[in-house]
Amino acid sequence: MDYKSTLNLPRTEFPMKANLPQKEPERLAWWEQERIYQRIQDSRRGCPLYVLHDGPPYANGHIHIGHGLNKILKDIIIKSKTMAGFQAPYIPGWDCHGLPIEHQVTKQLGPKKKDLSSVELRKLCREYAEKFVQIQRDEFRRLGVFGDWEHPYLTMDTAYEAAIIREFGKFVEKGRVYKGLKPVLWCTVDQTALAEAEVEYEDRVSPSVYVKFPFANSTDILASEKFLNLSSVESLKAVSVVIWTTTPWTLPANQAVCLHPELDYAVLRIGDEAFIVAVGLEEQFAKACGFKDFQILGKKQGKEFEGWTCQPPFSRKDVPILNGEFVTLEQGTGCVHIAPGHGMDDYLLVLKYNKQPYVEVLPNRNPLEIVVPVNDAGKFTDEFPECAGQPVLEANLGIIELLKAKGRLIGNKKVEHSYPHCWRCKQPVIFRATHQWFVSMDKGDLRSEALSQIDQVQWIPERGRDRIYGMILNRPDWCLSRQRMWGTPIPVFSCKSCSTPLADPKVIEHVAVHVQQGGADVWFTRSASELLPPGIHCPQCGGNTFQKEHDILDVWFESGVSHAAVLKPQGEGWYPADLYLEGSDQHRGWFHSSLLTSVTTDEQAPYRAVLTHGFVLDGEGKKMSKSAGNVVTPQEVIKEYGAEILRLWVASQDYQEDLRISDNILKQLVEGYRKVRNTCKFLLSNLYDFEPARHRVPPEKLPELDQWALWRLGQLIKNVRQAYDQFQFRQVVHEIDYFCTTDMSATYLDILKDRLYTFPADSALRRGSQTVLLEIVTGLAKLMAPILSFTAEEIWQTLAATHENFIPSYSVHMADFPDPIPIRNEERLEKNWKELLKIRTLVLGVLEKKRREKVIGSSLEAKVSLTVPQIKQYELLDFYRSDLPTLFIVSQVDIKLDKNWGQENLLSEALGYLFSVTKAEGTKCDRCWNIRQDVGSQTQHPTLCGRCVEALT
RNA sequence: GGGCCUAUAGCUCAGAUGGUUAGAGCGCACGCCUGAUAAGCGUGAGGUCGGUAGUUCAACUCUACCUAGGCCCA
Repeated sequence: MDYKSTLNLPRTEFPMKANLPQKEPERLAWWEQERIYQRIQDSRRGCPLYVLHDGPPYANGHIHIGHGLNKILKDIIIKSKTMAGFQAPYIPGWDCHGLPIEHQVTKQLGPKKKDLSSVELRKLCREYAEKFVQIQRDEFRRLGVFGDWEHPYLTMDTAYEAAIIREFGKFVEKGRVYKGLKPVLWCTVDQTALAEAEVEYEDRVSPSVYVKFPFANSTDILASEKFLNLSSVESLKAVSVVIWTTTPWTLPANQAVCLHPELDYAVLRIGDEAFIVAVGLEEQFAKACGFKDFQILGKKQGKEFEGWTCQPPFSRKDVPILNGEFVTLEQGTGCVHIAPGHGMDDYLLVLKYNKQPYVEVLPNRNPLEIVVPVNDAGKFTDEFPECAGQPVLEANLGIIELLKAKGRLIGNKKVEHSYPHCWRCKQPVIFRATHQWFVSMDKGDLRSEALSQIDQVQWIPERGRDRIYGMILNRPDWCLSRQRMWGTPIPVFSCKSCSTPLADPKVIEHVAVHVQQGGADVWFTRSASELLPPGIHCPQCGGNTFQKEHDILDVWFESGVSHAAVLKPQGEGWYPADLYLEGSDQHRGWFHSSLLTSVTTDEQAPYRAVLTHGFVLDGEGKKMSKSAGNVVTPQEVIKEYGAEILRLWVASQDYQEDLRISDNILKQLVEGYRKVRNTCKFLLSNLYDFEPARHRVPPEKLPELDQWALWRLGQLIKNVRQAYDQFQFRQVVHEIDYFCTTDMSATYLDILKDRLYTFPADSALRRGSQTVLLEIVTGLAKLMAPILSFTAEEIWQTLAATHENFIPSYSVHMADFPDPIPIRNEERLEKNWKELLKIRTLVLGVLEKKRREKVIGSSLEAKVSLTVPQIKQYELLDFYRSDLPTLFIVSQVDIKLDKNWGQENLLSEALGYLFSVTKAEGTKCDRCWNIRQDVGSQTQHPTLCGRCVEALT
């Protein structure tokens, strides 16, 4: 007879194969249709608020794996905080303005751009941004990320733009905004500033000149011990520093000469003159200038020259010698001509020397000027009358002639080098300082206030604190101006008659009201007088006609005020946020700009904690790039494995460092996922006939094995909840993985099979175990839900279909995390079962040995005989005597106490147990497969054991 | 070039304040089972802890340098 049909074999609709790429969209559709995010928020009203403020990604292009990492981490936190009892809303946002979009749009337009008004261009940019907001929104949702996707914040929303204007007004009110000069890349043909991304480097032939800057002091003084310490100077007419440059046209703007502080400089005598050139470049210099011979009079370190003065070729004012680390020995003389109006290094160096303590070095402590004798068209102005009206690049030749005439030129030859060109008109660009708006870091103590607020924030990991601290400490003033169209205008005017800027908080608020109604476009469509409040006069000259500022604000300012534009309007408790979570590059980006704006308006950081993640690298730890062909996209991962696996990947890695992803890594994760899934499937499949209301067994009435399982579940709950609380998601994954594989699959569930399958369906033991199985599967589903959101929901809905009354919450994501069930005599249970399971492991080892010897196949064919020398060991085993065959999954267990056995065998036998395995005595029961001596004792079932016969009747 | 950071089995990770044979899960090999079945169970093999030098009675753990890699800046 076939007894299989009499068994309670597992049954479930829950498939072994997850088929994630196909099934996930269905689950997403259900969540959306049921408005799960909104339901969660509604159900959590009144709970303590937990605000994770979303840093806006740039609305350009499809999402990449780094976006996926960021959003999944946020989602895990939102979901786990929710299940831990908080109301944790999530409002996603996008950064919509800025150069990359404007650049893309302009590129697509081609020559048509010239016919377009700024408002029309802005409209195209807006459409472009909108398109990618939609695309990215769908891609983020596909990852299973919950949030208010219908109401995201966009930095191009009119309300947001008005908030930007108002926050700028607060900077003005605090006196932290000023107008200054800063060099930018400038296209003289298009007459516009360019970003680094908008220039193309191409080879170009430029003149290169060696120019002497004679020291201001007389040769006698220079030769003295205090200066160059030269022994013979009689016939020396002059001593000069020699600079080398490929842009002679910048010499009229010269303000200083820069030497490297650590490099050595040689004093070369050539004829009746001496020249200062870096050691190592003497030969090259002599050759380039046609000197056959030179004599080294002495050497001196660069830092010793600091503060000396020399004479520039085109000014009567002496200029100082400064020190800068950026000087190299690659070319030239190691002495660099400094024109802060025409070079970035030059500019930063001058800013540095204009402040304490360096300003002490400057002649009469006079700050250096940023001089720009060049207009928008790239032509010299009257400030340099010798070449006024000439385009600077063409004026190079004239300048060289002038140098020659002044006796300053010592060498001149053409060089081919890589030079920036405009991406649009392909003409060479120049560096030129223009007027821009800045936030001062030091007027009004912004820097020191920001630094002190850094220590009020929890930085995770802690090194983030040092990183941002160093950046705030050392950063120059914040340049807010961008010479662009696509952004929020700087809401400032200037007097038409005297050019005095009008930066007035009241005026700015007036503009903000306009922007609130019509968006930032109003700045471009309405005239200055329309935008200004009535009755405004220039405070300088009393004039009443003004013009609008042309620049727009740096986009970092826009996203940096999101706490004001997004959090504060939400109401009480939203500001400051509990958490900002972005890549570690944002220490310079969003964390940085948000801190400065928040400190300005509220004297505090906008976040209580900042958590950072690393960057995604390939399987070898290399940066991903198209050219290397090692790019992994979220779209591919979803198509191949499902978003669930990507989520698991995020959770399983140490995201605070850089993360690796590869097909191999993903495949390994799939294995881990299968194990968890199968364990859950097994749990579910043994609950098909279990009705909690009727069959449930209270914990204290459960056998110890089941209590042990509950106790392990309790440990899991405790550890996992703590891990979520500390954002240690990989620990969650490892805890769940270990629990499923070791505690459940290899131990508890393996042991339980006999009981579940062969015992009468309604037997207390079976119902007791089912009680525990249900507890475990619901617990697991909840604990994994923040990470394995799809699978947890699948488990939940499977249970809801069969155990409706037991599953109160509509979605697993609406549930609370479970609490551990208290276990009586926990310590005793833990101690005894730890020992029993240790013995079990040893037994399994011995069984394997016998299996290799072909004594047994299945473990049920075995009888295990255990001999122990100590009475304590014996008592333990004796107490659990009836449980042992079940525990070891063997047919018979024999235990013996042998006090004489021991000493000599103790070393060879593990832990003082002596095992022997023989074939079990009796016949294999056809139904339960145990080997029993009572098989056949009942005539109506000649192939069954007594227990099975009983089960059938 | 500067600041910060990383490097433990094929993979992902554990390894307080330096101290017995460096652990886990997966993968792999071998075996068992065929009533979780493109599943389940067991056993086993894998690491000179990136390299070198040092401090120490003792270093994966401390120091220096080097190599490879990452972020930010120049």
